[in-house]
Amino acid sequence: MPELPEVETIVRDLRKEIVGRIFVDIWTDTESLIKKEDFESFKKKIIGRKIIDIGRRGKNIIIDLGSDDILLIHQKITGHLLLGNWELKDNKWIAPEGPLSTDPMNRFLHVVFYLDDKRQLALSDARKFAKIMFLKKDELEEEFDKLGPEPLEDDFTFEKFRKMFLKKKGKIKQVLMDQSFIVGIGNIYASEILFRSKIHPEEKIENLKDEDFKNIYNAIRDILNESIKLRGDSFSDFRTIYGEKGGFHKIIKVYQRKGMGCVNCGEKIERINLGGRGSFFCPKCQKKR
DNA sequence: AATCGTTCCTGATAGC
DNA sequence: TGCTATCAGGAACGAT
Repeated sequence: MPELPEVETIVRDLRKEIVGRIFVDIWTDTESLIKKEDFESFKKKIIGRKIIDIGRRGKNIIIDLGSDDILLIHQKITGHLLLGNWELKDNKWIAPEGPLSTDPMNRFLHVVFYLDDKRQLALSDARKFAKIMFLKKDELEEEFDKLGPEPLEDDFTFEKFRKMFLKKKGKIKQVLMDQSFIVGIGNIYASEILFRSKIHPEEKIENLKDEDFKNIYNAIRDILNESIKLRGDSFSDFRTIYGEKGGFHKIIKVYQRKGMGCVNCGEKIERINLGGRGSFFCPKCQKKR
């Protein structure tokens, strides 16, 4: 489940590894992962193009091909972008060396970009929810107009954040995960942010005070930054482009800890379903108002 | 207009 | 043992 810290980790690694490389071929067994146009047309637009830069907006990965052309990738839930050196044998992708050689994700490679240095950039995606598309820069900007601010940017100040809440209703966890409100926070970090802020995930925005907004604001920035330092999550099946796990599990407090003791008070962590999402919290530390 | 519910998809897991 | 049913989950889209 790549969220902001995971996508940021992937983008930083990719930028280091593949800027300047040229796409020489593309393989797929699932053409539906390519959006907006058919695979053949997409392939023609990508092959021969050089990677000029790689960036991120929310959980979207932006591969800049120059001349206002963009390759956009969103990994959604089970998508993984992996960099390796596979061989296709009997319809199976085999990674000969490194952490990827034993990775079960090799079974789910559905789109493989061949680079001009003999390596491949692959999308593994068990549930096939990911999306890949070719866009012109103005189309990209149109897509991104719908998105909320980047929580780690310098211009994302507390005052701005507080004002955003004043015109918002609903349950806090769902608001935090709403990408048009703020980008980058998904199911894992929403639970962790609310635990640190000592706020129940079902708390209504209307019941929150400035002090709560401040706690949430600090928790968002601190937790996302801490996770980037640890190279992302490890509790879900996330891995870096090298097939390694991140280290966020070292500081995780509530996510997937149902029935276990709260690290603050020992109370059993509970799990509730909120808008179809599993939400974890401590009933004692995060009391409803 | 904003919020809520449904849908996409398939591997993992539980239950018989 | 092996089958079937259930669940997870980001975000686009339709419904209210």
